[in-house]
Amino acid sequence: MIQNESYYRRIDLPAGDLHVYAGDALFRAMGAKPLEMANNNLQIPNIRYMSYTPDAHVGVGTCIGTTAVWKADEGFVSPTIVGSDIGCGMRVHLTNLDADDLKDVKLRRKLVKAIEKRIPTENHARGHFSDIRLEDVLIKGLHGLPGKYVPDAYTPRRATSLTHVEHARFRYDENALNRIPEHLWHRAHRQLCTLGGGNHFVELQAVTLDEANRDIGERWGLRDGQVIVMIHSGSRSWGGAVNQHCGSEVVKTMRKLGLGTADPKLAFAPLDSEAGATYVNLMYAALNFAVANRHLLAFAVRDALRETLGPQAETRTLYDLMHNYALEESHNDEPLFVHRKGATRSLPPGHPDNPEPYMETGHPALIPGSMGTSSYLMVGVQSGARNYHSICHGAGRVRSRNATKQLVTVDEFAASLRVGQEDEVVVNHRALEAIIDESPQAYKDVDQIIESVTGAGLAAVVAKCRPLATVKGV
DNA sequence: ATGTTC
Repeated sequence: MIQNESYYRRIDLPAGDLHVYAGDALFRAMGAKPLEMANNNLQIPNIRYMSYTPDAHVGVGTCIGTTAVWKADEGFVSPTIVGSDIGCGMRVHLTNLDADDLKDVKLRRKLVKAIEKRIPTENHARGHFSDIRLEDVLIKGLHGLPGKYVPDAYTPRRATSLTHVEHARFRYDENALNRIPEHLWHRAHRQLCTLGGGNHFVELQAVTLDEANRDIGERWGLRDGQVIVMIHSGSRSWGGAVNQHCGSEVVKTMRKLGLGTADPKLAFAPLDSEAGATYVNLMYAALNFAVANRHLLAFAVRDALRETLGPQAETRTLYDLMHNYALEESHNDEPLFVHRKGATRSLPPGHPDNPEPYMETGHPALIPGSMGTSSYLMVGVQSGARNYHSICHGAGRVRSRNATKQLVTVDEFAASLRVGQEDEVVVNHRALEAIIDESPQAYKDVDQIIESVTGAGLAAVVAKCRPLATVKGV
């Protein structure tokens, strides 16, 4: 792995240093606003490190693509940095199918219909799981689901279900759950196994292994032409409820301690304050919700695959990895409190925070592309330590939803999905117009983003995954 | 991203 400094720059801002991992073109495209926002974030006390990934772009209070690090024993937590889609992230399952099995466009359409039958995608969608207790899910994550949703073949080695949350170092205090009013509990329960809108998706993809890391890919159970299921979703309305009901306490604590930055929207509190600790606990419940939700979505996809392609279809878990959260991690044996907002953890071989099955290879880092473009499975490398093992979380938006609707025509969107051709990426939407703000023209080129990540020596590509069929919400 | 709307 060659570290090329043309993919990295240190920006000396008045409030402190910002580290940016991006090639020249991507850095220039970011503009001035992200630097101004970084300068506000760097005014939070005791911050030790802040960086942007190459897909960084403006968000509320803090850019999407931010990694922000404190020492654990003098740490601050910021609900604004984490953002409201707490626990948003990716899940990948490996099937025993080949892309050839899905060569027929009609079959891909049938499969998309079968998925939609099980995963509500409309606005205000409702799931229906009277056999699941929300409290169990919030407290125990996947282990709070009834056994029938967690079959053995689905969770290899039984010892682990392979999620990032389970391997976090955090002792969870469930008392904080009482802060969330009852009607929001009901809403969250109804939303189990729903997809949500925006950039969320369920996608079937075909694997191409990268020659340089073929051995790692094969150890993970990947092979060329294999069909995988990639899922992008979050904690639905629960994450927003957590921010809403912790926000005022956090702001009160800031006033009491005389804390603030140039941006009044930027909320933060010491980890050892009551408001800070309550937020961290409720955030953790949201992470549990998000991972259980993605798990249920994957379970529904397995069912749809079996209905469409036969009962022999299998979908074993590769990994579940979120990109909006803050948790304690160890780096060089030092306990740190790391925020990632639209940034993906990518640990190298041997890092102690890897789950046991991935200790020798590093865990898979799951990176979605935009619609119609490829996604990536990456792995961390030792030199990624310079950025606390954070990499990009996707292509990164390049224009707003409204600007995209004005600029892109339905025909252009359809052309980018190769509609009408044999290799059409089948999408559940009859009217592409409803999701035109998700067209690839709204995003940066994910291949360029990945080039910056590998060029800067942060991670390596294990597989490139080409989309076959996509299910989107509204 | 989400839910809400005098």
